[in-house]
Amino acid sequence: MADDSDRPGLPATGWAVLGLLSFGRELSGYDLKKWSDRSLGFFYWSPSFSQVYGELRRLEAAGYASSRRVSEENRTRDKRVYRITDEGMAAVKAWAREAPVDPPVLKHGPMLRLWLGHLLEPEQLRELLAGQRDYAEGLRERAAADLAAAGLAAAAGTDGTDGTGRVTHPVLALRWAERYYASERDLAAAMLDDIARTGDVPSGP
Amino acid sequence: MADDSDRPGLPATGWAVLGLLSFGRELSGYDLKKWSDRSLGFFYWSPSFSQVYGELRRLEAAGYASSRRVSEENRTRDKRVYRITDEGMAAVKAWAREAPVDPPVLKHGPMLRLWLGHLLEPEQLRELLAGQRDYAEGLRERAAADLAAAGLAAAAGTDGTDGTGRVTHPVLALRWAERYYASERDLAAAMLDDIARTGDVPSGP
DNA sequence: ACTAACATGTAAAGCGTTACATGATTTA
DNA sequence: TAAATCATGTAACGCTTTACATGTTAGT
Repeated sequence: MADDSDRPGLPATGWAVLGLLSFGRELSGYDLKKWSDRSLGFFYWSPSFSQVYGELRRLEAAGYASSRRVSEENRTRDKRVYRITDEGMAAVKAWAREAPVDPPVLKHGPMLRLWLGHLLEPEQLRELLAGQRDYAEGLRERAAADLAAAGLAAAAGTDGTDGTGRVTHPVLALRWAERYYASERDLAAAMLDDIARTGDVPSGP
Repeated sequence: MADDSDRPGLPATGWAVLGLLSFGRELSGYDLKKWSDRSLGFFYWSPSFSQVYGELRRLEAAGYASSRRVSEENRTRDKRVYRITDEGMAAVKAWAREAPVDPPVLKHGPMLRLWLGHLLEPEQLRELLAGQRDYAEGLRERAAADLAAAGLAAAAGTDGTDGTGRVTHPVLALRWAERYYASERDLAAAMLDDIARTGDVPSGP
């Protein structure tokens, strides 16, 4: 078994980008960012474009990815596409198996406002919760649509499964996301009920 | 109505610390950090000690808080305690009412690993999800315990309500937290069921 | 022809953590 | 009296975003 103690470490974002590449596709920074928004974005924050480009440069420097310039037909300008290397594959596999899993981190803006509800008018509180409920439902629908698309692709043998009818991990993650955002929606609705039923919460601390 | 456009802005953490002070208590940085861990920590990440101290200095410079050194009895060394100013109260109130609510941000380490499940052994996946389930249940229990404590305090007229039997916003937030972590626990359990029922998910991408 | 979106970056600023330093106080 | 915890910071580092720059392609 190869020693991996001398492999350069990466920030969490670096592993996430390398993880995107670990599915084997050759992609540009721009495409990686867009894919990240639609996949990682459901349960992990999605890095900015500039950070994706930066991480890709770092991955290449570390030998975890290789890049080449491609000139597509009927396009004058080149784009740079990245592919994971064997070394990168070994590194991300070692990371996934051995690095400690950091616990979920939540920065819930709407809940911060609710916690400071004594600074708001009751009506603003209701708007806040209704907004959060609708926001969560919107994300749930997006996850559900992606899940349905993966199901159709599976039936067509195109994507989303490995061709044996079994489901891939990204599809499992989409399932989780649909349930998670359904729960977020219900939690907001429950709080709306709470403040409606118990009457107004006192406005002073 | 006073113009507030010339009030200095703050990072989200600054508003969170000022929000803690907006409940009116005079507190030290150390106590604020501990309180933050037990309240904001459930739905917002809790800043480090050094950042709390830094934010307090900034709040004082902005005129949003004032501090004084207190020498407690049977202690030789002083501690510095902070209290919100009228200007700080006006600022945090204006922020809570007018600043856009930033959407929840999630960095879910366990889900990132699950999404990269093709890099793991099935047994590791199960351990991961079982760990996440237990972690969520632990937080749920803490929220439930704090909620029960607030209920007892309410019965004794000590804390958690405004003395009229109505519930305060921090207590509402605790209720939300208990439900949230119950849901997190159930979501992890559901994923465990999913991978058990559908058989092993393919290990290749 | 113009505008919006695509695509790829660089540079600066600041947020936030980690590690470290220091000394007091409590507990074993 | 030794260790652990309380308490308050400072300094360095690096992650991450924002703003900017630049050119391309597609739609109207």
